[in-house]
Formats: sequence, C-alpha cells, structure tokens
Amino acid sequence: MTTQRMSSSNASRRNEASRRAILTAAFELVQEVGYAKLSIESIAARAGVGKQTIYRWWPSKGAVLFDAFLLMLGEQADTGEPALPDTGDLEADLKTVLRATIEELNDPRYDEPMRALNTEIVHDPALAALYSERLDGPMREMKKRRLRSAQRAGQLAEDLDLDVAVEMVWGPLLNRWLQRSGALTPEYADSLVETALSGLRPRH
Amino acid sequence: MTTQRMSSSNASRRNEASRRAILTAAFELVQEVGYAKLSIESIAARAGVGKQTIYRWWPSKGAVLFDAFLLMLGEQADTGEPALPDTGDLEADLKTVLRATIEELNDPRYDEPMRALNTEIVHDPALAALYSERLDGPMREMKKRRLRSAQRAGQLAEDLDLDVAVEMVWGPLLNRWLQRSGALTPEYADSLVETALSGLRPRH
Amino acid sequence: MTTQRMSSSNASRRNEASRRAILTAAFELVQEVGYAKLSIESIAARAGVGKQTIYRWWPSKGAVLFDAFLLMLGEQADTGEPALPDTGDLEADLKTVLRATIEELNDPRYDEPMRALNTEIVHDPALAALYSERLDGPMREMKKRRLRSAQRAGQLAEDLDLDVAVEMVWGPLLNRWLQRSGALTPEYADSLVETALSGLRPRH
Amino acid sequence: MTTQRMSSSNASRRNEASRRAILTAAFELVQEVGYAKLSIESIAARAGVGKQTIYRWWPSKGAVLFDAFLLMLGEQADTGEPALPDTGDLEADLKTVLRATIEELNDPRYDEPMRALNTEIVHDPALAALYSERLDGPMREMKKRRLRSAQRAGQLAEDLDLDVAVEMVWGPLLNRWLQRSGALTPEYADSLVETALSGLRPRH
DNA sequence: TTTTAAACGAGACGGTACGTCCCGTCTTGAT
DNA sequence: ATCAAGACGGGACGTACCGTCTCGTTTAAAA
Repeated sequence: MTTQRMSSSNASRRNEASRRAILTAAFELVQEVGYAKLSIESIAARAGVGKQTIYRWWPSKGAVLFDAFLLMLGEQADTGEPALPDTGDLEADLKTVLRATIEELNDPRYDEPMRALNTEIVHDPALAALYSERLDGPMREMKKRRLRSAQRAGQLAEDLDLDVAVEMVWGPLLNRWLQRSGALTPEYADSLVETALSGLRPRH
Repeated sequence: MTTQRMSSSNASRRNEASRRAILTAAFELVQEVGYAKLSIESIAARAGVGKQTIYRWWPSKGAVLFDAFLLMLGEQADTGEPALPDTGDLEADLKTVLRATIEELNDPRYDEPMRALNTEIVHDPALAALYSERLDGPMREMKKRRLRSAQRAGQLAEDLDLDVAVEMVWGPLLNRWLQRSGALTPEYADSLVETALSGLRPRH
Repeated sequence: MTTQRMSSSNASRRNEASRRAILTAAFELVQEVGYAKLSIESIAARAGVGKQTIYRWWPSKGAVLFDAFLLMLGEQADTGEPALPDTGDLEADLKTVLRATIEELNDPRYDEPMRALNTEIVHDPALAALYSERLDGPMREMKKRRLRSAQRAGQLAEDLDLDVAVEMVWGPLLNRWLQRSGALTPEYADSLVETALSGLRPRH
Repeated sequence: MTTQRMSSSNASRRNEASRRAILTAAFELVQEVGYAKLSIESIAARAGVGKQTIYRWWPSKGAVLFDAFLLMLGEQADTGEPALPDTGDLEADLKTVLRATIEELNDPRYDEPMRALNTEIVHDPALAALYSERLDGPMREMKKRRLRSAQRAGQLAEDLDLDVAVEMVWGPLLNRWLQRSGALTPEYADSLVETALSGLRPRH
C-alpha cells in the first residue's frame, strides 16, 4: 500500500504489472458485487495473482480500494495542479462544478466504488488520514483556491472561514448522495449554490 | 424487523423478551467490537438466543442495528411530538442545538453505533428507506418546523427551500464527523450557524 | 409408539387418521430421500400434522419407521399365523422362499426402507428388541416351524440347532444384500440352499 | 479420502500430521459418542484442525471413518500377505478363527466403530465399493485361500462355490452381532463351523 | 347436553451441526 | 529467488432440524 511503498526499498522489487492487475480487478469487482461481498480472494483470482502478493503490499481491503481509486482517477486526469474554473463569476462557476459532480455521482461506474471508499473511511482512521492527505486534501485546497480568488475580488465575506465555506457547499451534496435523502438534480446544485452564497436570512 | 412486524399477525407469537435481548446485545456489541467485527453469532450468544430467532425477524445485520438504535432512542426520549427550542432567537437556538449534537457525536457510547448505522445506510437502500421514514424523516420535520417558525417571523428568506436549509446547517456537521475532516468544537457549531444564516457573500 | 400405545389409556384419544398419515408419509419419504435425510419435520409437513403429534407417540425416528413398516407389511398380509410352504420337499420349499425373498429385496419400493430399518436396529438396542419381538421373532419362528417339520421327517440332522440352521440359510442372503457384496439371483438362492443342506464337506 | 488421494498429485501438498490427527480423533470419538452423534465439527475440534481440511480430503463422514479404520487396522498388522492358520485340520482352524473374531466383536474398543462402518456401507454404495476393494475383498480372499487349500486336500466338496462357503461361515456371525439376535459365544462359533461343514441334513 | 381436558395444527424458541466462504499465514513447485 | 497456487487453522455465514414449548381449535369423554 501507499504507506508501505514509501517506507520500503523492497518496492523496487515490486511487480508493476501485478499491482495494476490487482487494482483494476478490485475496481471492477467492487462495481460488480459491491463492497460488502468484495473479497481479497476474488481480487487475487481475477488478477491472476497470489493472495500473498496483495497482503504483502496493502494492509487492508480498504487500502487496496483506495489505491484502485487513485489509479482510476489518475488515469483520466493527472494534469499537475488541478483547478476549478474561474470565469470571474463565482456563482456560475460553482454551479458548473456541482452539476458536474452530480453527474459523476450518478454514473453507475463510480457509484459503488465511491460509496465503498466513503464508508471505509468512516470506520478506518488510518485510511481516513490517507484519504485526507491524498484525495480530500488536494481537492479541498483546489476548492479553497477558487473561493480565495473570489474573496480577494470582494465577492465573499472578508472574515469567511474557507473550510466552513467549502463544507457548506459540498457537504450537503455528499450527504444527500450517500443517504439517498433526495434527488441529485442540476436544479438542486443551483439551489445549493444560491442558498449558500446568500445565506438563509432574507437580504435587506 | 420493523417492516415484517408490521405486515404480519405472526408477530403476536413473538417473544418480546428475546427481541429486547437481541437489540440490547447488538447495541452493546457494536460499541465493544465495532460494526465490522459484529457478528450475528455473537449477538445471538450474548442475547442467549438461537441464531434463527434473529434471522426469523430481521433481514440483515443492519436492520437489527437499526431497531437497536430505535429502542435506545425511544427509551431516552419518546415524548410524542419532539421539538427544537424556540426562544424567538433563531441563531441562538440553532447554536444550542448544534452544540448539543456535537456533544452527542463526541460521546463514545454513541459514536461507533451511529457510524455503523450511517454506513449501513449507504450500502443498503432498503435500510436507507427505513431510516428515512423512521429516524431521519421525523428529525428533519422537527428541524423544518423550527425553520418555518422563523420564516414566518421574517427571519428567513421567504423563498427558502427548507430542505436545502436543513441540509446546509446539519450536513457539514455530519460530514466532518463521519470523515473526521476536522474537530467538532462548540466554536465550529457557532461558525456553521453564522455562516449558513448570513451566507458566504458579504452583506451590503 | 407401540410401547407407549400399549401402556396408556390415553391412546383412546388418539387420532387414527393422523397416525396413518404419519406412517404413510414416513414410508414414502424414506423411499424418496433415504433414511439419512429423513426428518421429523418433513414427515410432519407431509402428513399435515404438528411435530408434537409425532413426538407424543413415538420415541425416535427409527420407531416411526418401524411402525410404518409394520403398517405396510400388515396391509399386504395379516393372515393370522403365517407359514412357509410345506410340500414335503424341504430343498424345493426353501428355494421357493429364498427366491421370493430375493425378489422382494430387489424391489425398489422396499429397498431403502428395509435398509433403513436394518441399520437403525444396529445402533438402537431398544429398537432391536422391538424388532426382535415383533418382526424377526415371528418370522424366525415360522422358519423354524418348517425346519422342525423337516427334522421330524428325518430330513434334517436330529441334533441340529434350528437357530443356527435358520441363520445359515437366511444370514448370507441378508448380508449379501446389505453389503452389496454380490448379485442376488435365483441361482444364488438355489446354491445357498443346496450348500447349507449338504454342508461344505464332500458327502461320502 | 482414499479415492481422491489416488487420483491427485495435490496430495503431495497434504499435511500428513493433520490427516493422522483427524483419523485418530474420528476413531476415538466414534467410540465415545457413537456414530449417530459423531459430527465433523467435533472431529475437527478434537484434531485441532479446520473443518475445511476434512471437507477438502473426504467426501463424507463415512469415508473419514473408513480411513480411520484402515489406519487402525494397518497399525496393528500390516504384514504383507495375511493368512488364516492352516494346521491341516480345517474344522479346528475355522473354530479358532471364529472364536478370535467373536472376541474382537465383543471388544468395546471396536464395537461401535465397526457397527458404524457396517451401517454406513449399507446406505452408501460408493463407500461399499471402497469397503469391498480395500477391506472385505482382501479378507475374503484370505478366507478363500484357506478353503481352497482344504478343498485340494479333499476336505471340501469339489464343486463348492467358495464365495457361498465363506458367506455361510462368516455371514451368520456378522448378522447375529449386528442385530444382537443371539449371544456371541465360543460355543456358537463351534456350532456354526460344525453345522456349516456337515450341512443341515443328516449324514449317512 | 354441556363441560372440560386432551389431542391436535401450527410454529416460535434455544440449540447443534451442517457445508461454504473467506480470513490471514504458511508451504511448495515451477519458472 | 520470486511468485501463483493453494493448504492450513480458524471464524462466521445462513440453513436445516432437533426436541420443547406455547398458542388457539377441535373433539370426545365424563358429568
């Protein structure tokens, strides 16, 4: 796993083909059978790999899944420093981004693996830390960059806590998706952005 | 399980003592060993009950846990129509409530079981529906009642979508707790309420 | 079961229809699924009877089967004092009887139930006693009567132990059938009778 | 199981210590609790072995017991070509052998396991074939060798079917033991041998 | 004829064992 | 010398039945 790979010179010995086969198999299987029924044995079988090869490099099923996720994300977009669109119109940019996120969440290809990752994090602090460092951290930083830009342009309150701001825009969306407590529509994205920007109180 | 109990006259045959023993055992065990290591066998053993008695009445481990939760909640507060405090000062009332929620989430007695319930819901739509109907629904209604009261008093925007409003106040909190993406402090509660009420944009 | 029925005046209350339904179901089921997979539950279900009705009247699965056997045998021939044919020609008569026995043993309708009964007896001394008293005893007596008749006619050795004689004629047959250690043909019946009567040693 | 061991090079992977522990445990347990209450779980527990290790190598409880039997027999006497005593006096030799057999059958150490094996054979043709090949076959051959020797010496009828002869001497004994239809005494052994050799008919 | 106690069908219950799956570790044979 | 293949001890799964125990409901005897 990532952690071990960092600390070990054995990593040089590592068979990259096996690593990719394992991660690909894990990602496919979690879509097919769901996280609960995903087993190390089935991953090894699908990948054509001995079980020990998985146990050697990853500490848990969740860690495999995490790396699988990283691999899949990395493949589609690994373009250095990522950024949110910045047209100068914050509201429009956020709506664009949230609508895109909603589309991704509705994509059955990613639904089950992402749910799996999110719930694994809830129970596994080690994985949560990894997630925070490698996935959520960079994403949050990217979001905060866009908000800071708007803040400098006077479009956001000067004393705004950007972490709270990020959570207020993206948190409700994630919750609604995970709990299926409501439909994820483009209109919802718009409503969310408008309400977050203007606040619940009447203006004027 | 709840669903089955509703639809069946067999329920009259049901042994209430066993039912309570099972739910109590489940609630205790999930605290002690965590959800991942919670087994039907251990619940049955602790409850002094045959496994079949669990399988007979509940469709899944998650459903047992859900009913266990309901039992525990029902015991401490089953006072008809629940309500949020309403002093007339919405901001103060919401801060009070969120601070209380944070205290509850930090209580180790409820931490593990609530995490378990929340993640079960993510993977099990049937359980999610049940959760929505029996737990989240009533709570959400209670929250919306308080917001509606404020809206009538002119403290909230007239065209506000109350569902979005509820999610914007409580969603970030839930996420931060589940993902451990930040500390849950009373200050955070205050900040959340203030930001949600005023919005991200500068006022004036 | 037989034993209990004898000792109790409760028997008067007994539902004869249920009794027959149980025995019939048991006999059918042992043919269909074999003795190992025959369960009290399945007998009760097939007979349309509560399990308790079986447990009330029989002490074991083997006892049910035994009574089922008795019922089936009794139906086809319950003609008071049974007897082996006695034409005066012992050898011919025995061959006739053994050939008939072989045909019965080869009848798939009786094969499985009879195997079941025979093996039950091996492990259950109580049932063995019952078997000895109600089935084997009368049959053996019948066989001995025929042999005694021949003995009086000077066709058998005067000092012959009739029990040993019976066992020597019928025992090998039963063994061969139970252990499938050889084909059960009419020729075998003949050979058995001839060898038993003449002995292994050369005559003269 | 024996069959599988023969056909497979996987057997090389097999843990011989586990195999012996399983067979020993099975043999002990069948003595202690009887065949009906002998469970795979208890064998595995006693042997300190996972259940799967039993299911992996044996197709049935009976097959385990059979191998256990083979192991126990093999340990006490695995001396190549076994033979019955041949003093030239067939009657005396047979009496010696039957008396010894009776002693063995009366030995509580072997009683329950042997009953178990014998009844398993009755219901399981595959096991019966194995039994015939590995245990009954060699024994029967040994018995026939002794009879053939006597036949050459003119002590047995020239046209005697040796299989029938073997069954006539040993069959009644086995039956009496299994069905408990009479006492197994040395006198019975003598009587059996004398009657079989001389036949039921009066001589002269 | 009514009462009343049992036998009855149904099936829930605490248990035991089943045979299967997978865990994480350990061993082996082929490359 | 590495690694796929897979055996191993172990634990839990979900199912089938065990034998016991209520439940109401017949049903046949005693009153």
